Amino acid sequence: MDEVPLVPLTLNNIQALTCSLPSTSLHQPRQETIDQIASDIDWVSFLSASPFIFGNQKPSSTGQSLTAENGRRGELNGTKNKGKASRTKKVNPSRIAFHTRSIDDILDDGYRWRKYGQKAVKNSNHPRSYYRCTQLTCNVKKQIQRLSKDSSIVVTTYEGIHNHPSEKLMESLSPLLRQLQFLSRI
DNA sequence: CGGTTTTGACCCGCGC
DNA sequence: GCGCGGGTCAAAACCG
Repeated sequence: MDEVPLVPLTLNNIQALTCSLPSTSLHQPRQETIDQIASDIDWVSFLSASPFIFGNQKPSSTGQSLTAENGRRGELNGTKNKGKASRTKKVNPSRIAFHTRSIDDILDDGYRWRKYGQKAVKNSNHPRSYYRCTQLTCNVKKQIQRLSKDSSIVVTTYEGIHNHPSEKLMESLSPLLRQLQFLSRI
């Protein structure tokens, strides 16, 4: 995690961030999620401009250094193909990182994540964890790492945009939906 | 028993 | 070409 521009957090930022971050513009996050994130976040840093339009973002350099898997000439010849298997194409992911002051490494953003790796990072006592959204069709990833200087701060980096609503959102909405369906029948 | 985490191996890009 | 650092895979372990 190198130097990224930091944006002081304001109410406007929080609103825009939480609306665009875990959910797409179609799916508003739960209010309590917004509140929780808003109370936790200290700083927001933008590694890539789109689709998050705030001032102060870096001109395209930092964001696209992360093109992990392009340029693989496929051919799984034979057997062993570990570490870099057949994950198809990559579409210039948007990345967003923010700092939260929290005891928990993972903040509840309403989505379900599966951890797929952990690495020790150089010049840091704390490992970096790699998570992927459990939804099969959705290849959003996030990285979580504590700051080496201040281990009370967690840096969360999202990459990509969810193409589905959060399960928790749907959970919390489903009683309401059922009620609506019931009422509409009357 | 199915889903998740752990963890060592592997792959790849980059700098020297 | 080589070594290093970072990202990912996948088998095994773990857990509810």
